[in-house]
Parts: sequence; C-alpha cells; structure tokens
Amino acid sequence: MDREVRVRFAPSPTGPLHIGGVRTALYNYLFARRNNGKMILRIEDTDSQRFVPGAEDYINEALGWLGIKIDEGVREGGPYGPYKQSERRDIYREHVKMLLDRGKAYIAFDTPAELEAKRNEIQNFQYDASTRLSMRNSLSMPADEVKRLIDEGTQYVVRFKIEPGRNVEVNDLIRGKVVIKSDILDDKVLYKSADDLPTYHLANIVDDHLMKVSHVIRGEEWLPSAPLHVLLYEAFGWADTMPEFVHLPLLLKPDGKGKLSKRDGDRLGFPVFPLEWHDPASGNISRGYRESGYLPEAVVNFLALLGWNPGDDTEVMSIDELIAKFSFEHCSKAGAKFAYEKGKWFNHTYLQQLDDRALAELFIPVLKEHGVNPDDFGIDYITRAVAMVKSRISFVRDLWEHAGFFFVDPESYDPKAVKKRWSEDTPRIMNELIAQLEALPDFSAKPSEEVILKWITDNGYHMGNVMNAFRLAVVGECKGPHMFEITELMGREKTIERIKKAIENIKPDEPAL
RNA sequence: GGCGAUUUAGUGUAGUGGCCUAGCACGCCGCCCUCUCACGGCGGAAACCCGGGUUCGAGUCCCGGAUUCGCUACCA
Repeated sequence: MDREVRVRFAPSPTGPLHIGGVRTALYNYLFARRNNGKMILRIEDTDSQRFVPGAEDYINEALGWLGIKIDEGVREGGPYGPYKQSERRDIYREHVKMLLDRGKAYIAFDTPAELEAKRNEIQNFQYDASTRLSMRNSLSMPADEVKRLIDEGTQYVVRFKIEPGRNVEVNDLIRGKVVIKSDILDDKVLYKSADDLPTYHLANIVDDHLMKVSHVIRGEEWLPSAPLHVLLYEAFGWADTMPEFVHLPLLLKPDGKGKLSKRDGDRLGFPVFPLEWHDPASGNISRGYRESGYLPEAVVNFLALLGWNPGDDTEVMSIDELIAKFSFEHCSKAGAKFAYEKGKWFNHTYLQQLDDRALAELFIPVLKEHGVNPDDFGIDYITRAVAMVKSRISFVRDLWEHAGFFFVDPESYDPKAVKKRWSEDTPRIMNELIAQLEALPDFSAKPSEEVILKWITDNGYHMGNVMNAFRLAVVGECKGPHMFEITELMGREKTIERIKKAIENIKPDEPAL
C-alpha cells in the first residue's frame, strides 16, 4: 500500500492546549514529515457547551512557536475543507442520513433524565442490542409516531446500531492487534438534534475519511473506542480505506498516579501548557513553557523523548534530526511520567548552543526588569558578562542571579562568607589591595592576576582569605567566575569603588566569647 | 464492577533467546580542577513486577497472578 501519508491533529477548542496534546501534535508532525506526508489541523468544536473563546488562536500560536507546521487547516486552507467541524454540519447531516437509510443507525428519544433513571435502576445498564427495544426509539416505536415526534420538534439523538456477537479487530501500529467483542460496546450517540451537531465519533470518522487521513495518531485514551470507529468505517462502506491506528502512551504525573494535570504543574512548579494562558471565564493565569524561559527547540526535543527513542543513545536532536529518525517502532507502550527535571536539562543544553551575543540579547529584557538600563553598559559588555556565566544557567532569567553583579553593586554581603572570610584585619589588607590595583600597569586578567597573586604570596597572606574577601567585596558572595576575568570586564574604577564600599559596610562578626 | 492497555534503577529509556557480570541520560553522592560557586573530567550507589513453565540457555517466548493507567456521557 503506497497511499500518501496524511495525518491530522484534531484538538477541541475547550481551553489551552495541554502539553500531552502538544506531544501528540508533535508525533503527528514528525511522522508526516518523515514520510513526506501532509499535516492537517482540524478543529473539533462539536461540543458547543464547552467552547472557550481564544482557544483556537492559542492552538495555532502554540504550534507555531514550537515549529510544528500545518499544511492544511482552518488558517492554511486546503482541498478538503472546511477544517472546522462546526462548519461541516451539512456533511454530517448527510452522513447521518446515510447510516439511517442503511439501517446502521436509529433515532432515539430518551431524555438524559430518562437515561439517568435507567442507569440508577439497573446496574451496568448499557444502551445496546439487549436493551434498545425497551427504550424509546425508532426501533421500538411505530414509524408514524416517530415521524410525529420529530415533526413536533421533539429533541432526539441518532444512535449507532451495534450488532452483537462480533469480534472487532483493531490493528494498532504500536500495540499490535487488539480484539474486542462488539457486545461490550454500547449504541453510541452519533448526532444530537438539540444543536444539530454530531458527536466526536461520527464527525471524526467522516472527516478522517473525507480528508483522506492515512494514519490516526492520538492518545491512548482513545483506544477503547477504536473498535467503535472500525465498525463505523464498515457501516459506511469505507473499510478498505480505513486509516492505520496509532495510540500513543499517556503522559503521567511526575510523582503519584494518574494523568498529568494542570494541578500537578502548579503543585510541583512546572508548566503544563506551551504558552501562558489567561482563562477568560475565571481570569486565572496558567504558566507556559514560553513565558517560563524555555526554548521551543528544547521543549520539542524533551517531549519527543517522552515515549519515543531514536533506537540509540542520542538525546540531543534538532527537529530535523527527530524527523529523520522518527518511527513508531521505537515508541513505548506504557505511559511516561512527566520528567520535568530533564526538561530543564534540555533547556540548559540548548542555551549553551546559543552564541553569547544572542543570549545577551535575550538577557536584555531581564536586565530591564531589574531596573538596569542596558544602554549604560552596551551590548559588548553584556555579552562578555553572559559569556562568563552561561554554562551555569538553565534559563535566561538565571543570568540575573549569576551575572547581576556585573550591573549593580552588592546590596548586601553573604553573612556566612563574611563570617568566614572577613576578619578585623581584612580592611587593612583590602586597602593594600586597592593600592596594588591602582598601581597595576595593565588591568587585564592575566597580568593583573600575576601581580596580585605575587603580592599575596610575598606578604605571606592567606590566598583563600584574601581572594575571597576581594570576591566578597566585588560580587557580594563567594561565587562566580574567575576573579580577574570579572575585574577586567568591570574595570579598575568600579572594582576599587566596590572594595571601598565593602570596607565601609562590612562589619566583621563579633568574635565568639 | 466490566472492558482494554501496561510493567527494566527515583525518572526517561536501550534491550527482538546466548555478545546482559543489563547499556545510556536526568537526578543523587564522591573525587579531581580551584580564590569561590558553577561548568567540565573521572568514579559510585541504584532496575529486569511476582509465580510457574518452554529451552542446553529467558529481561527477551508461553501460562497464571499482581500492578499501574485508560475507557465505561446527548465530552472530546
């Protein structure tokens, strides 16, 4: 079989795109590109009750940010549109009629309240071959009464008539053959007259068929309804062009049990959405990967490896490399706990690949947030500062913690370091150090280090104590890059100014009694 | 409850009957580097769900059980 690969990502606009949905979209995209196929974005807005304004734009923006390109969709257009289900009502009506005419479906008048009562009355009640004749539908009622009810405008649904006693086979590309008895399936609602809209199952099958989808790649939560979908393809007479099914393992909570949820992110401190989301109804704000400082490449790489591997030990891969290596053979079957710690590592890794100047540009907004005017320093200065500390950051905003001292004087001095490195004698030595620094013919790192270290040694001073007091005065704590790299960038004047300031402000600990 | 899926270190995973004294990565611990904190380098602790079977040989095949997850709506 050499049919064109066509896959679709079909989210419902009921809120922000969940990170699990993002991964499903990603796998669809990787598979499509790998096989020179097409990626379709279809908006499944058949649940008018749960529609959330802004959700569709969010989906587009999120996929765009991640570099998941859509070939056919609501925005992109394409030969099989419209790509929004609420605009395909005529198509669904026509197909529902097709099923009705063939006796594959029937009309049911049972109200939600009646069904609810039935479920309470009979445990494990299921609307199927064994019960449908005792319900109010076109199978149990005379034709003229059915017609009368419809003419009167009574609300009804169309149910799929499942024939019992069959073994339905679903061939899943990850899990192999899954067989299920048709008896355990219920007569699913395919269409509701109340809003003149189909349910997921009908719309999904009709659209996948009409849009010539070759592979249905979706989350594992759909596996139980896959047999129903197979039966629908058969009922329509489309069995020979039925797509291949691929059910992806779910993304689970990092700790505990169950599916990853928004609450887990709040609880454990990581985003579960690609972009920040402002809920229009509640006003709640949910964190996004983008706003949290993640690079899209890192998110893609991280997500790709949650449930798939390239078959070797390679971990850091660009999206093009992922495309080149992607296949379902290396997809895992079990759900993956969401390892967000590794996501941080990926971001760290990708940040290291950015050149210093690009990173400095990204740092500028952070500087402004902290009240620093970047123009006071210039991009070259910022770039050099960034270069010195980049290896220790996982996020752009971490740059402030590690390089902030290049831009603002210490406001306080780490008490523990003061206790350890700043004694009564230190101010005297620091004053000597100032004299040494002032006398330096060349203030750049190498030569100044030579002179200062020699001065320390010649005077019999303690290397660790002097250098750390020096560092404490300049940085505010005992950490950071090589001391003389710092002073070279900061300059003689600033360096000496900070030492003087420290001498004034640091009060050595009272000696213990 | 029913149905389905699932099961390798804390986590993500490699493994397609002998090359497995089970590999890689994140995380954790230690050492080195060193004026400090990191980075980096080196090293370490840490896993085949359980029970039967098949086989000369099982993480890998079969059976049973358990586990975990999902589905069980006029939601997707």
